[in-house]
Amino acid sequence: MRKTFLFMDTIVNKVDAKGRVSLPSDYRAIVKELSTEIVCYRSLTSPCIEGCAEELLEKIAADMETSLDFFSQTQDDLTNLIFGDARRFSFDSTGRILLSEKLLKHAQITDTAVFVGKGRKFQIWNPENWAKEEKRIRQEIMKNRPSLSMKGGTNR
Amino acid sequence: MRKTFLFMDTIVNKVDAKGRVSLPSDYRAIVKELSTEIVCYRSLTSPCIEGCAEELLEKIAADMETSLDFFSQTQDDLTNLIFGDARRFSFDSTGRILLSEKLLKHAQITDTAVFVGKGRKFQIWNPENWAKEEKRIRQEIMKNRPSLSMKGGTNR
DNA sequence: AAAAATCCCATGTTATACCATAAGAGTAAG
DNA sequence: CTTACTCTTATGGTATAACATGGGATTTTT
Repeated sequence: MRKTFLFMDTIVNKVDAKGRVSLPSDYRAIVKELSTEIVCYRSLTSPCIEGCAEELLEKIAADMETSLDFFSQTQDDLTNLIFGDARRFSFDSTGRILLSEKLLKHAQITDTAVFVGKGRKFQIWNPENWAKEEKRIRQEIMKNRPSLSMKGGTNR
Repeated sequence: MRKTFLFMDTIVNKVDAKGRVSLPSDYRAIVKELSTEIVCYRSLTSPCIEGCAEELLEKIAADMETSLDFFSQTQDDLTNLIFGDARRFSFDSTGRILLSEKLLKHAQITDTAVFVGKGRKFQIWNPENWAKEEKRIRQEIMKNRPSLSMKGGTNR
């Protein structure tokens, strides 16, 4: 029935002493709908955790297979890094995943996690870091607004 | 059968204490017709809520996926901004959606909401703000088309 | 055996589905 | 042209289901 699967919204959830966090229910719905799994890895560019449906990584792998020439060496390396770091995180009957020490440390998350939707992907941030990052992005986007409105042209 | 999907007209509805508003029936018809969902987010440029069919965001996500710019910084920022703020708002059997505190605050809406159609998108305004905005827009148009205003003025 | 991971139950909170009434818009009959 | 009726829509209130989260029990790993 649902044809779309977009990770959206910004949701704040508690992380308990064991490292458990509720995956936002919308995200869980996507996983169920696609009968896939959530995959997480350390972001290559930011102090946050990045996640997506396992499906997406398969798509990327397939793309690399068929169009190696179009990927630069750098992108190839980056992709390797992600695959090397990524792991499945399945949620229990109450909808929680258990984040690993490695990921929590990289994102500096202790007791609160902020889930930020990115369409096909999502990110998990420490609240303070996300507040700063959001501010930075808004300033950055406003600076480059002309090009943004150009991109809005895809709306038609 | 022709599938039209243009958000039009200006409709004023009450917002109750819980933040519930009736989605204009025309809008609901569009959602049903396209079997999609309504997605809302804070306008980047105005103190109002902006909404569209989820389909539209899906298109944007698809564009980004195929752009090969999987690791571009700008794209990263954009997806955070768009999808991080957007959320699905499905309506109940009586046609109401529950607007979030974040959105209501951004648009300064308390007890009344004005829905303004914009084609593929629509906006939700606080009544006073919308009155000002509409006035501003009309003045702007008259400024840029003096000949039009002369014609209308003398003849009627 | 100790530690870690997974599962299961309990609770407060919140969102959503449902019911009921009121208000209009439109239609048909008088 | 007016009145009565029907149907859709808007809105208030309430009940129910879903969710996040704490705590503990059970299983698996090492």
